[in-house]
Amino acid sequence: MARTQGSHSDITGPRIRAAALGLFARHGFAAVSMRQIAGAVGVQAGALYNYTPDKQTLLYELMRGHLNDLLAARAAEVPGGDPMARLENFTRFHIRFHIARPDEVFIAYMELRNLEPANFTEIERLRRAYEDELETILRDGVKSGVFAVSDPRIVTYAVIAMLNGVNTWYRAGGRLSLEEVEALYWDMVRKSVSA
Amino acid sequence: MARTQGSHSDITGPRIRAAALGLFARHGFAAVSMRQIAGAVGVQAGALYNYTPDKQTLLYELMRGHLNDLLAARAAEVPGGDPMARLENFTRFHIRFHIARPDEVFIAYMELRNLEPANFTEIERLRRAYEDELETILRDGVKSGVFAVSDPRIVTYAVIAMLNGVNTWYRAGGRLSLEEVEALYWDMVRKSVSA
DNA sequence: GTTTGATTTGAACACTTGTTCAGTTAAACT
DNA sequence: AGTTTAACTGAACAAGTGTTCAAATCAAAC
Repeated sequence: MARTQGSHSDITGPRIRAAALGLFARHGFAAVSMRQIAGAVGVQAGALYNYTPDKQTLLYELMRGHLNDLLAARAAEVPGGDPMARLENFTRFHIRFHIARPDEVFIAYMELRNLEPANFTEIERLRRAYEDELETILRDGVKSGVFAVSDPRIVTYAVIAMLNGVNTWYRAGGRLSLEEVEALYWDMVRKSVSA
Repeated sequence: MARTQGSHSDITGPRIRAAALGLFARHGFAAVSMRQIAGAVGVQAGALYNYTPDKQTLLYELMRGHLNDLLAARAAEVPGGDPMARLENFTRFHIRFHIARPDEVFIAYMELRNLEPANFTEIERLRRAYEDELETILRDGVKSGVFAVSDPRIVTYAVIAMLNGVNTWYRAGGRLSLEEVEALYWDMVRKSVSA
């Protein structure tokens, strides 16, 4: 067995994923060719197939990786306290996490239609698991009377849609700091669900 | 001059736009070929070029048409009254208009990156004009003290993102009626910007 | 210094892409 | 009936598509 340490594959693999991520986010999955990805890495198109069975799987793995990162990071937060504190924690976590990964977030929402059915189902399952965290917080808050939310599922969609919107305008080094953005959105979220 | 009345072009033109709209929304601009569009209409690919100079313009005209419809429909509302009434009018109008045109809305947001720079600029100009209507309402409400909004521009983005989210889950004939959806979102919007 | 096998090349495969255009068709006019 | 011309066909074009694979390359292990 040769070439197990310092092998190029340790470097080429991540570089391929990084190049694919950037290109998919900028031009869209269908508009990017395997040769473009290879060109960005500095390799011939054929070499990509040492790292992915096909183009579709390359996309799927990027999306799955992102959602697994999201769920893992969320699980590491273990927020306790009353529903209001948990909602604030969720809101700030969501903004912080998503602002730091604009390309991944963009792809995970825009390229769903390019997944084959089996892959689509799995990605939706992961996203649903994340949404359920927020829905649970809202339901707990309704139970304890601190939230006035007529339809927790729909409000979950509405809150997440609002928070995701931050990625359409936020640019690092812009007018607002991350803390100001968090505070601004938390103010809106808090008021919109409060009794 | 022959064939001016009952000409096929009166029928084929709209059918091409309708087919392209549906296919672009379902599979994405880059993933749809001119031959697929032609097949859906029942003509050969060459015939499409009697109605559009190229594929890019076909997309651009769909987006421009949608945003012009949006601005025209909005202008026809002429809402008077205090900022709170105008905000409710805007919210309900936005939901009603967007729920009725899921394909157009989807394309107008998802396919921006497939526009060449000149076309992109024009589409952004139209969208900006629409967003400005909401921003003006918010600023007026802040002035009169009925709204507590620290950053009207960002809150405009947040509200529109939340409202657009309705298209990701709403299906005609579903659990909630249009009136219930309008009421639910209006409740959230009102609370989120209120003083 | 040689062997070994992971890694990459480069050409090839069959097929699809957007677009053009000479030629055909048929409806509307005189 | 004959003419005009908008509308469409069908083939062609050059370029690009995802994917495969024998052959070449090259760094680590011996």
